[in-house]
Amino acid sequence: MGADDKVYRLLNYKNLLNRLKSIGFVKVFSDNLADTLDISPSLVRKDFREFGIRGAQKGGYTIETVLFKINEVLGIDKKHKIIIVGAGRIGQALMHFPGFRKEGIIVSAGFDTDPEKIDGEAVIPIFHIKELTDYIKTNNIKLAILAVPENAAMGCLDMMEAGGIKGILNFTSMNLKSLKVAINNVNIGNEIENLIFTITKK
Amino acid sequence: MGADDKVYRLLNYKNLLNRLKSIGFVKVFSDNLADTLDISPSLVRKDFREFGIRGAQKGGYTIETVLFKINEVLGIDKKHKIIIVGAGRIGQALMHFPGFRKEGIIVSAGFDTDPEKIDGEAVIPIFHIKELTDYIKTNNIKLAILAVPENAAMGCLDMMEAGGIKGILNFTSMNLKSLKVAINNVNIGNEIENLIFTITKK
DNA sequence: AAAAATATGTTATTTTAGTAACATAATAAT
DNA sequence: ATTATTATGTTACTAAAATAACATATTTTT
Repeated sequence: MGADDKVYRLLNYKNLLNRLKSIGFVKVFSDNLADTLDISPSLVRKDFREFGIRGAQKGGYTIETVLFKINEVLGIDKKHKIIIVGAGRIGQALMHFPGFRKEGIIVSAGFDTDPEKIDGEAVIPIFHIKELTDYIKTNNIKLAILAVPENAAMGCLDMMEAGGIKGILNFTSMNLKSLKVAINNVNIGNEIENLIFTITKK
Repeated sequence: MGADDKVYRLLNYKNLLNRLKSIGFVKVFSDNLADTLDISPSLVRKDFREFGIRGAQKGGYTIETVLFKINEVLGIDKKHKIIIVGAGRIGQALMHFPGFRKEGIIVSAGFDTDPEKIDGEAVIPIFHIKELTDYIKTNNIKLAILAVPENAAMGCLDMMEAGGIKGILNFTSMNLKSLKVAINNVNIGNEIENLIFTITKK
């Protein structure tokens, strides 16, 4: 979790600054961000310096400037297409996830094996999984969310790799690894168990 | 993420060992676990020692013993009730999350403001949010999943605190903090953006 | 205009997490 | 039986991440 941690921290800055901006703030101090995010002010300043964000010796940082720079660093200023593999409950919920639109993320299609769910004419079309590899190739898809049953996870990974996908957000409880594809695992069961540990042991 | 990291690592051991067990493995070496989880063998041994798990000088570790100990440490050997606040797409998906049953996690109720969704007679009953605080108190609920729209998150947190909840898994994009309650944030938008960063910059 | 105050930019220090190394004990081979 | 092998248990080391400290620049106050 080394370099990744810094990215998550940048995203935290971004979310917080957007919130501050929306309530009328224009400038912000490293202390403000540090308090809210439970880190030290020097870490905030260090992060900002690393990404070329400069403030005024007394007046703090201009929110607009920081946001612009963070978006530049993160590369979130453009649109990104994503597909969702598995149109079960979680897959379908993610198809309509409200957070995606504001981030410029467009769900371009879903995939499933169940004939009942397949509908190529829907607003977000759902195709059969056997078309997965081809779809990725012809539409030049880089990102996927994987939300299939655990035992189907590896097979889907193979198909996606064959199509040349670049990143997968894996909601399966199967801890996937790949040399070709960047995979982020979101293990809901683990999150709950971690929470149980926290409330019982600490 | 200090002490938490170790817990996640324990959960990884657990998941992997369960998988190995299911295919007939009886013993395992620190090297096996290390390779699969991308850590060093000495870290595996260090973790195990810390939790009082001992192996045989040559024969490695007995999977059954390790699993027993890990479950003991994590406290996952008993049943845990959980409520789900917000019966939108994500909330409803999580109500039927297949991973919960095998972990001994029981979804005891859902909560929403939409009268259409309220149904106290369903297998997993859904009540109005105004009953949230009382329900937590009378049923002695310790855990909740929060899956409401962003602007409702803080209000729900207040109600849950008032009821005396101990841990919240927060699927809202609102980064919540509390002195009374342990909160784990699962920010799907951040996970996607992290992935975009990874595939574009690295 | 000078002094005081304050928040940044940067360096030094501390802390923590993970790896490497090795001695020990148990097993297997000769 | 004796030697070689091998994987653990533990200590020493390394790397890196976060904090603390401080000098500098800017602003505000008197």
